[in-house]
Amino acid sequence: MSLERAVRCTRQDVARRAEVSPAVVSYVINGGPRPVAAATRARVERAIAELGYRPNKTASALARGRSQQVGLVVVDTTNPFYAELAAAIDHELFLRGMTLITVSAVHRPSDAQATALESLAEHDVRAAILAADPNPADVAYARAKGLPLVVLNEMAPSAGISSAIVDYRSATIEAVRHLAGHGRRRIGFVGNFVRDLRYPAWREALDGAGLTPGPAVNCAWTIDAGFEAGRRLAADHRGEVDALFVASDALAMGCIAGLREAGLGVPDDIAIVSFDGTRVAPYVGPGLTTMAQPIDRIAADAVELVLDADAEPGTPLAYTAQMVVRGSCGC
Amino acid sequence: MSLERAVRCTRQDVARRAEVSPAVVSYVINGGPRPVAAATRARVERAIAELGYRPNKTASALARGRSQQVGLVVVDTTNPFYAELAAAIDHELFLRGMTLITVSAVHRPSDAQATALESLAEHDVRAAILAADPNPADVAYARAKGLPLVVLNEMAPSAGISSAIVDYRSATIEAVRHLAGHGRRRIGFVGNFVRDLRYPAWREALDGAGLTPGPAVNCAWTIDAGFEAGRRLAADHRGEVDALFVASDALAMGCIAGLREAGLGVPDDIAIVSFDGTRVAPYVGPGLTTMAQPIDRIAADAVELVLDADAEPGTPLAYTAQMVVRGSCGC
DNA sequence: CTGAAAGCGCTTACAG
DNA sequence: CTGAAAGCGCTTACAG
Repeated sequence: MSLERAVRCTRQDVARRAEVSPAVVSYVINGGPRPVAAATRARVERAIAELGYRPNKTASALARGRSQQVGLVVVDTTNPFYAELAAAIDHELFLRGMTLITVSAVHRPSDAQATALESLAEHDVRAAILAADPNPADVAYARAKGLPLVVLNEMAPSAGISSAIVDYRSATIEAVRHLAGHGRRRIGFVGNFVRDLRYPAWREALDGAGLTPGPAVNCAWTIDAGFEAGRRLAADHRGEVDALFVASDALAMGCIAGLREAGLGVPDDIAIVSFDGTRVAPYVGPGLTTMAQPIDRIAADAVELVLDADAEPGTPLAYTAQMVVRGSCGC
Repeated sequence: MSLERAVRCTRQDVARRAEVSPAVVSYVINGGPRPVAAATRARVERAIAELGYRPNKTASALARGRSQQVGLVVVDTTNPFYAELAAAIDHELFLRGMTLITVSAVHRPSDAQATALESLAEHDVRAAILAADPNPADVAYARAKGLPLVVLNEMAPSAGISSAIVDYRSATIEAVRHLAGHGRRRIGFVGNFVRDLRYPAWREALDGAGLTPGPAVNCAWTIDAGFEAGRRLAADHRGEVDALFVASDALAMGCIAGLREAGLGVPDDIAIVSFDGTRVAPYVGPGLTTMAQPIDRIAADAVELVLDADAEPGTPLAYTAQMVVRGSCGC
């Protein structure tokens, strides 16, 4: 448990044992930039194995000017969607020998001096993925520093920034139509009104179906907020709503509990289609019918995009959500 | 988006602007190890502010021999308990100006060459927290390298390793007694039989209450496994079980869904007390009655312990779980 | 194909 | 109180 500098096995040790220069050890490890004779390489590899040598990433990062780490900025790792997204990104990076360093956007606002990206930049991250409302300062910072950045599931803040996003509009329309197809006529909305295409899309779908909008609740993205929304709907709009489009699985989880507390059942009294397709969805209420995001594909593409040196930020990558039908919609 | 070495503002730039040597800049930033005259300090601070200078953590880590990062090894960040624990640890570290780097224990086994801790050590992490079954190789490695390590909620693998753990035994006994107090007589178990004190404690509590053990299902720690357990209990033991002690909130979430699919209601047919006290517990089924772990305190203590240079691994820190009563127990 | 050497941006004894 | 200099463990042009 001592904090003295640990005795570590360095490249020097390997070099000595293999009777080569330290440079050659690097050449072998990195497969370049200079060629190495097969016999020499074998000696080096043996020395590495015998010593259990593992190159120090800090030193490597300093020499290279960038690390093997990719930064991820998330709003709330506790939300199942973000937890699964982060896990998927972590796995993609792992496959490439890189590691993920996650910073929560939550306790950042209080830290006036450091935006999330700046704090990642201090670590020489090679790239950053933003799964949170893009702070303009962050975006400007990334551009100024030449830090590859991709924004996930948020409106692309400005030209010149890569982004990947699910087609919220068409997914929402499909969800609302599905509820209407079940004969529901008072279809409400639970989610966030601000800068989220799902809210206008919900209205658009109702217009298209010739239905008057049911009650809508504007709320934060937490389970607790969903619960409050459910309770409020039951209290203020009982009888005026027979279905809900709920903008996330987490919200739906809270909402169903809030409705139930008020004596309203899902799907009988109120049918629900939610959004995300997380792994908890099958176990929420009667099973959530949900518009599933292709989380693994988004993660893979984001990693690929952000690691590709030549990627020029172009049109946002677009994904289609897939409806997964379970009990909550009344099917 | 270019990958050229970004032009960055270094300590040199600050030194030039403040007309001091680079060393003095370090003295100011680190508050030592040499004193700096007030006037000089002021000049340096102004230069730092004007340039927006932020010290490079990679270089600092290399020079110091350790970084400002603490590593966390977790089984499954997707499990709400671990997600909340990781978030709490992250927050504690943030308060100390440090960052968290999480590695998943899940995709490690396939990587024969690198245990989770070794991969963290490559990053010069200052310390590591293990919220996963401690791999003996990892533990030996930490000891050999002098890497401060604390193991959370697992049996302390051996002397010389710090650990913090909830008192599983007494919490389980309290949970089982609570169910018995509701008149339940066939109290089953869902969880893991191996190396988990909750399983023997469940039996012990039943013995103490003069009850025959109900059916027990040995399963993994996932929601899916909980679902399967619920389904199996309903299929194989219907009528032989009127209550369950379920070893985690996530398991309970799956289990309740599995029981419901088979037509069994909670708490009427089967009362449940689970474990963890996560933020989803209020919204699972009729609300989970759960033995809540003091997640924030565990996180704070773990961080403190692992960062304290003088901490000698002693008796494991012990915590008491607190029963939070909701609907699932039939109260 | 191999190696001596400069450099990445810091920390910190050591000498003034 | 301040600074010149060595060193952390790597990468990589450059010269052989």
